[in-house]
Amino acid sequence: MPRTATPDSRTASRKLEMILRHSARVFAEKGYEGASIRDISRASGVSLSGLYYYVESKQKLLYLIQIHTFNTILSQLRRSLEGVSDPAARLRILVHNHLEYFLRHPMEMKVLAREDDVLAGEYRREVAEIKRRYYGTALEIFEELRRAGQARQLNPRIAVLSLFGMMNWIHTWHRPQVDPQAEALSDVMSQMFLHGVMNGHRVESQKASRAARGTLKVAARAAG
Amino acid sequence: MPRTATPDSRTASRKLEMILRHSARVFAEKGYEGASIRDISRASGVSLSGLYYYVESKQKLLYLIQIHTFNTILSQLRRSLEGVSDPAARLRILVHNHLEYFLRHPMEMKVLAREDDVLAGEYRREVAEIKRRYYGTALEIFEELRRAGQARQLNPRIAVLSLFGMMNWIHTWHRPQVDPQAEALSDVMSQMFLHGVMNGHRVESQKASRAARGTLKVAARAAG
DNA sequence: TCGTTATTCGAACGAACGTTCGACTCAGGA
DNA sequence: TCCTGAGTCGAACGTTCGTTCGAATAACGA
Repeated sequence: MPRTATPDSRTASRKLEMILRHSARVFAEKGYEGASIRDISRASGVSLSGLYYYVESKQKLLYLIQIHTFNTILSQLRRSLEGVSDPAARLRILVHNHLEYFLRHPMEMKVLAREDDVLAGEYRREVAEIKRRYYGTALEIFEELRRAGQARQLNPRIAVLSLFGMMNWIHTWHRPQVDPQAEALSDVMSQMFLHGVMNGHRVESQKASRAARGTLKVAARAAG
Repeated sequence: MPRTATPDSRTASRKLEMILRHSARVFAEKGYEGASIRDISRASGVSLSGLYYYVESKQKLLYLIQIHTFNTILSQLRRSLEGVSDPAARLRILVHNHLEYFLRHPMEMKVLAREDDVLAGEYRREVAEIKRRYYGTALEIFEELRRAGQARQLNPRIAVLSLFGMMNWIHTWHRPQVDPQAEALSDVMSQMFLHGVMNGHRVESQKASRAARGTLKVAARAAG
């Protein structure tokens, strides 16, 4: 029995982490299917067969990246939510937590957002389960907002998934040198979600605008 | 010189359209890289080599799907916007047009949203160009909102890209049998974008909530 | 020093990939 | 009747894929 707690297991898991980092980058750049194990071998400096000493398959590589990312983001969120009870503040914490992690680990998040339905079997089930827990946390916060009488009677599922849409779409456009960082970005998105982009002026009602659309269609049909 | 305008070209382009439909479905299900020409051959009922009579490469298949989808959605939008001047109404039309097309052609839209950076060279440039025009139209509408004194001083780029995020993320969660259709969905999203989810109550300010977050982090550090 | 275990890799496996080629069918004009 | 050109396809091309295997090396307690 070794005195120190397996000195090798530390360096071994360090190397695994290194492999996962490079894998995430390659998956982000070329997509899961578009990336080959040979690409990952080249990027990480580990030989083709050497990779299989640490990870048993390409699927498991993706699984490990996804599970680790979700676990980290979810446990960080729970820690940040402790002791905060105001629903709006909790919502802002969720957005900030998500975007902060997003911009700090853009490769992992891109892989999370893009390779959603690649995994199969048990891997797929496990990732789906933790994702469901994350979604559930957001849903609870929205319901708290509602219970506090602050949210409109919107379909909660749509509201929450739209918020995730705003946040996750970032990977398609955010350029670190040009666009705001996590702090400013989460302020804007929280504000958009809570208050919208209007500044309080009254605007034409939905019904009137839909009527206009209908009229237009009739006119178009008549003209065509 | 044939009397009728090339009677065969009609049936030939019909078959090409059929191939594109099946290709979009296969690409949506397995991803561009994950889908093989053999998958498309099987799905469309056209032999492997027969496909190359109509389309010269797999990349061109993706290019044709993307260009056609963008062209259709953009020209429909311009037609729907004609004669409407109220900025909020124009915004709602954009959202409605996008979601209506989205839910009517979910496969094509999924391919558009997912396979964003697969194309290369001239194909890539052409798709990027028309996408930029579509984005520009949305940006103009937002600026009109602002000029009309109705929009907050938000970063327009972030506001508009967040809106696209809300809309495009739909392909990851929408189930036609369970979730609202385009009409209700675009009402909710337009409303969320314009007014947010709050119903007018005042809530804790951003600054206060950020201070709370900071305090929490200090407390966590002290405890850990 | 030896034996054992952890680590690494070159070489190869069979399968699947995108694409090409030549041959075939068949309808329509000369 | 023959010829042409559009349409179709089976078979094969060379390449790359994920994965395996056995040998080589390094590390270290006995």
